Formats: sequence, structure tokens, C-alpha cells
Amino acid sequence: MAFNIGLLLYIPYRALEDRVYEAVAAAGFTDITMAQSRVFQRISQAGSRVTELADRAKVTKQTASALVQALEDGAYVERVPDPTDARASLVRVAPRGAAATAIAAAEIARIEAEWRRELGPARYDRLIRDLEVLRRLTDE
Amino acid sequence: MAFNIGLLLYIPYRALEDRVYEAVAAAGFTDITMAQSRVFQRISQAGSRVTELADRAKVTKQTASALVQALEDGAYVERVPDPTDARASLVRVAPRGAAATAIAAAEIARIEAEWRRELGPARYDRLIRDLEVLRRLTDE
DNA sequence: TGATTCTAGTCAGTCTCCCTGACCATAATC
DNA sequence: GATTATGGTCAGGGAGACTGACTAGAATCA
Repeated sequence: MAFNIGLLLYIPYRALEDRVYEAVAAAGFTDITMAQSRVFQRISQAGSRVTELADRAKVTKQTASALVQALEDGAYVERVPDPTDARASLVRVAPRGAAATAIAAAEIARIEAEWRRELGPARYDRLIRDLEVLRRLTDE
Repeated sequence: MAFNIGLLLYIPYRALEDRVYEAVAAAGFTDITMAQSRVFQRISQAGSRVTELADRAKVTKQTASALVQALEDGAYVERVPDPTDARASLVRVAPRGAAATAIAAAEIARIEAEWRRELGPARYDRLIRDLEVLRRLTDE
């Protein structure tokens, strides 16, 4: 079986996501889904609008809206009115969301350490830089 | 916004998949979905069993079975009885599937050429090798 | 200013994906 | 020969994501 670059990107991605998801669930955050976390990851420090999250996660705003609603129901995020636009609201990470983020970050750090050990630090850092180039190219 | 390695893998992957999907659809193969193509990609030359495809694509065999059924309905694959096991059948790529594969492969080649140009050939090849290491590590 | 157009977001409906649980038929094991 | 394991399907359900239609407020422009 020949692996194209797509699969080479996808397989480690999927493995990482699965492990993070399990770690977060094991810590008691069992009411969060991957789709929700993909949106969640894109919330900026100052708070993000639903439309903004939809664009970044490349889903429709209806989908983003439903995912944010579920995150809000689970107390992972909170919505506050946007002071600059009465139509909009800002989605912000709530304390419970921050707690889950900490668990996820710890697991990601663990995985990165494993991968870094496997490839060697220099090669790993280079890989990150190269992927960053592709990210900029494709994440317009 | 800080990008963890997960997002750095996911964003280019997603961009590539979207482009390939669009190219395939533009060539007239509009009745195929991404989930179907993820299973399709894992069919080996000699034919693969449904259970095997499920394992490789990391979905349940029920899911794989339904996706193979849809691919069969669209004439992308065909199922033949497995001569070595009366319970099993072998899923094989059918002519229409091969035609769609050719379109997809051409688009992937185009994207790879762009990425190779962007990174430079040596750096690109190195990236592929590094990703292959991660793939082996995570695709047990 | 007032009318038009644009934008943020929701509601409703539908389809696909993917899961769990139950089950059947054949194969492997003891 | 009985039990257990494996390949696969059927049924049912929840989540994700889409399109289309709509409301409220913002921006534009005549």
C-alpha cells in the first residue's frame, strides 16, 4: 500500500486526536466531542464570534452555532454580548473549558515528547517548521 | 493563536482532501463522499475484506460495511466471494473506481508539486520521510 | 435621512457518518 | 462434536454538517 501525503498527515493526526480525546475523557470530561473540541481550540484569548469560529474550523455557521451551544451547555464556554455589535456575541473559554484544555495540553506534550524522542529533537523541530509552512499555505 | 502539532497536521490534510474531493466531483463523480473515499483508499490490489478495511480506516465493521455498500451501489467497487473463506468476500476496485482514482491521483500530484515548490524538493522529501516515521509509530 | 443591502446568528429539516447491540453463518479450537 | 472465535449484516439511534429561510442589527448610499 502506497501512502500519499494526505494519509501521511491524517494517520498521525488521527492517532493524536484519539489519544487526547481519551485522556480528556479519562479525566472526567466525558460530555465533549471531537467536533466540539475542534471548534473550541479556535477560540481566541479575547473571545471569538461564532462566524469567526465557523470560518476557522471550516464549517457553516449553523454547525458552529450548534457546537458552541453544546459547549455552553457543558459549561466549557460562555457567551457574552459583543460590546461593539449588538447582533453578535463573543464566545469565551469558561473555567471548566480551561481545566479540560490543561488536560489536553498535557497529553499533547506527552505525545510530542514521544515523537521528538523518536525522530530526534532537531528533526522534530524541523518537521514542525515545515508543517507550519504548509499550514500557512493552506489555511488562508 | 498557537498551533499544536495536531492542528499543523490537520489543516494541510483537510485542505488537500477538500481539493481532491472537489476535483473528483468536478470530473463527474458526484456520488462519492469523503468517508467512502477514506475506506476506498485502503482497498489493496488483491482485494480487501470489509473487516480489514474497517481496521485500517479505524471504524467499526458495520460502518465499513455500509460505506462499501454505497461504493458498490455507485459501481466504484465490486464484491467477490473470498475463495479461502465462505463467510468473507473480497472488495475490489471496479473500473469506475479506478477512473475516479486517476482523477484523485492527478490532483494529489498537482498539490504535491505545489508543496514541493514551496518548501524546495529536498525539504519536501525530508518532510515525507519524517511523516512516514510518525505514520509507522502511530498506525499500529 | 430613509431605503436598501449586508452581516451575525438562529430555526427547521435532512442526510451522512459512525456507534452499540443483536444476530447469523462459517471457521477454528479443544 | 461442542464450544468459541471470526466475517459480516440488520436495526436503531445520536451527532455532525449541510441547505434554505428567517430575524435583528449594522453599514451603505442616494
